[in-house]
Amino acid sequence: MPVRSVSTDADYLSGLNPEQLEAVMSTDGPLLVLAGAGTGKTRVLTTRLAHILNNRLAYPSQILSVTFTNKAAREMRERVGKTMGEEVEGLPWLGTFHSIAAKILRIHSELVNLKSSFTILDTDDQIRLLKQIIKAAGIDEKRWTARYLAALIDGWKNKGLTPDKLGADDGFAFADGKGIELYKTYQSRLTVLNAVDFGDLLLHNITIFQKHPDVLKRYHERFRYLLVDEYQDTNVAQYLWLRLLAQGSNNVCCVGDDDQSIYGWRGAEVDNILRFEQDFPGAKVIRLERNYRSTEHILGAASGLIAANKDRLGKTLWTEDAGGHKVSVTGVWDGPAEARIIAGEIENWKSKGRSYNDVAILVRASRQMRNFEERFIQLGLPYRVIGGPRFFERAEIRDAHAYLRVLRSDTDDLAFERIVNTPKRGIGATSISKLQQAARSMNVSLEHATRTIIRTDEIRGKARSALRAFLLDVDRWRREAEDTKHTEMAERILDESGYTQMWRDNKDAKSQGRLDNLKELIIAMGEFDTLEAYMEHVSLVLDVESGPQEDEISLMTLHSAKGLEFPLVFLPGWEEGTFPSQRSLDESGMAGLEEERRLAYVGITRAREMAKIYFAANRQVYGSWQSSLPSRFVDELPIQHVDVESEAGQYNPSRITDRVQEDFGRSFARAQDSGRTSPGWQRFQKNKDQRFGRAPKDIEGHAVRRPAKGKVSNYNVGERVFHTKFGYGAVLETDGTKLTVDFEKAGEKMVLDGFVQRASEV
DNA sequence: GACTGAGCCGTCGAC
DNA sequence: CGGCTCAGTC
Repeated sequence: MPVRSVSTDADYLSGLNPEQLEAVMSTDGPLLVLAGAGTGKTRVLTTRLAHILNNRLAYPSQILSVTFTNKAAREMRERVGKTMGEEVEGLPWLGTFHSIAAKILRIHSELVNLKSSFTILDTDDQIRLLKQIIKAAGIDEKRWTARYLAALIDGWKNKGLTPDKLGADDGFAFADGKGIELYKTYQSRLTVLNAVDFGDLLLHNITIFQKHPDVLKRYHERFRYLLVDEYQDTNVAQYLWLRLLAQGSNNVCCVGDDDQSIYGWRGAEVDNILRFEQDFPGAKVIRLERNYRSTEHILGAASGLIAANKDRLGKTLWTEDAGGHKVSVTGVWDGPAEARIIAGEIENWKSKGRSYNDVAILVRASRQMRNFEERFIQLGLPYRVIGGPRFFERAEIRDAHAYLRVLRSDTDDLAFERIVNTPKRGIGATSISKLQQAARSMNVSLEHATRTIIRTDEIRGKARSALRAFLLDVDRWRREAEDTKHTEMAERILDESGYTQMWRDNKDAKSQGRLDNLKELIIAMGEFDTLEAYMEHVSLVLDVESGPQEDEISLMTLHSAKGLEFPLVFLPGWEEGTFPSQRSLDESGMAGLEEERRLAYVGITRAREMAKIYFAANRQVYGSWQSSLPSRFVDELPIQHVDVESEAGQYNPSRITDRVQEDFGRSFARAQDSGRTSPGWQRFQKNKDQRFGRAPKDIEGHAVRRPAKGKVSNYNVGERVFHTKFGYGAVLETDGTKLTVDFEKAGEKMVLDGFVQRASEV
């Protein structure tokens, strides 16, 4: 291998701080880089890669670098290219855990009885398959749902457990002991379908490595350096996979932050990072603690909060950016008031010449977004929602893919079943279950069984002729596909199958969007030369680029905010039950609470200049109003970094809002001892029983709307009012705090009473 | 086989 | 509240 005259003064190394430099230069042996929020983690990772390449310590093909998301992999690829001056010839083993595992599995698939063309099933396929298995086993599908079994199986796979490794007890988690049997059945169905689920990608790799040392040896020889990003998010299977591969060179570098581990619910084990030094003997640990992102107050508030966690390695972030704004905490009356106040803050920010792109609102649960969206639409503020259902998970895209899968393979039962009656062709559940029964007894695929069965009288009438016509279409498409471009073929199939027509006929507001998505799909396909190439990537690698950058407020969950930063960050909904989420606490107890706290830490540390926290005294949960208490996390913020703002007067003159703030202020002043004894915590303990039950019912069983304040408008029908955006108008109707107003210029609009004034008082 | 309404239940969501 | 599933009806 190459010469080892390692340069320490190359351009790309300049500007690194001592710890970063050490992390880049420590190429030999196991290394854990504990990179706090905003400490230049990505820079270290990419510089380290560039350093290894630049000094010819390894060829690009000898470096394994794994990330969790495609986005992270893409960014790393780009940034290494930039650091190296664009001359890096691809890094073939840079990718997500899953895409690299898939690549390895395609090479050795025969060792686990798969063909290298295996299909990767997503969660939806997985659940549909499990539903069939549960039904076939004669288990009550309502008591034992496919969803629950899928979660169990995923959990086992995340822990690296194949069915034979499970203890007898494990099976009792499902249908009185049938869990393991069902898991086995599921795995053998997958083999028959020549398919794997996401968990299998890693698990099959592990099996192959463990049973075939010769194969593992090949990878040991290949990978001289291993790099892992976001190590705190790895699950046991990923850890095992990594450890097997690292046994070769032992040059494994993991970068992560135990304080930002927020994916426990999908199998991440913080323990992996906490245990690194034991797992990789002789490991070096480097802490990156100098923060380049946030001001002193933001860091102070975040650090103070996270200090309440026990299970952590411990870091002390510092910055040279002294002073700045304190983190603000504001009590508001309810969700709509929170949205109103935050929207006002944003307008104010914008009016000072700053941009909407600088602003993010980070919520715990996506349902909290609604108040904000309503308010933004009302005010005409531009915003984008980040996250949410992803392009390739949408029903119309999955349907289109199912057509393509059928085109490609006559044994893809799940795809066949999905589209055989979509759009409706008159083939109902009865016919489909007949086909399944036939397929099982003949031991052939659904499509084959269908071809046989339509020649019998098992299925008659409309269903039979529809099936026959459908198969003729499929045959024709397959013939045409041989000499037709794949994008054109896709368009033709969607058209001739009646699929696009189905959405055109649909009057739902979303159907136009679905048609647009189908057009985007064709464009995405066009980026690949063949259907095969496209399908290969579709389940793992493809994600849609966000559209052109406009000046918009970002609205997202705390989870999707990890890794991002914004000058101004709003953190609404800091209330017990909402955040920390009651469900996390119920399901995972203290570990759940600590993960919630890390989520809070992630939230605050997204802010560069200002972080603004809000809690509401009343919140509508599943339709009924509940009163709520400030989150214990509010009490845990160190007071010297916090401002309790008294903004009420500026917005919606409400004595109650003032009172909420006073009350909060008092609690806050006394709250600097441990979280468990703080007034907020105690009030919560005292009241939680009544708070988390369902809304009380009156005698007739109607939910009692607990009017938190007399939520009745102060305005009367006919009264003349003024609105800052819409001008003057007359009240047509009142509904609680909502007013329907006929504005003289803007026409009829629904507005909140807090946003209008009496015309006589203007 | 397809449509309609009652009942249920609810985080976060990469690959 | 609202989206989804399932049972009952045409």
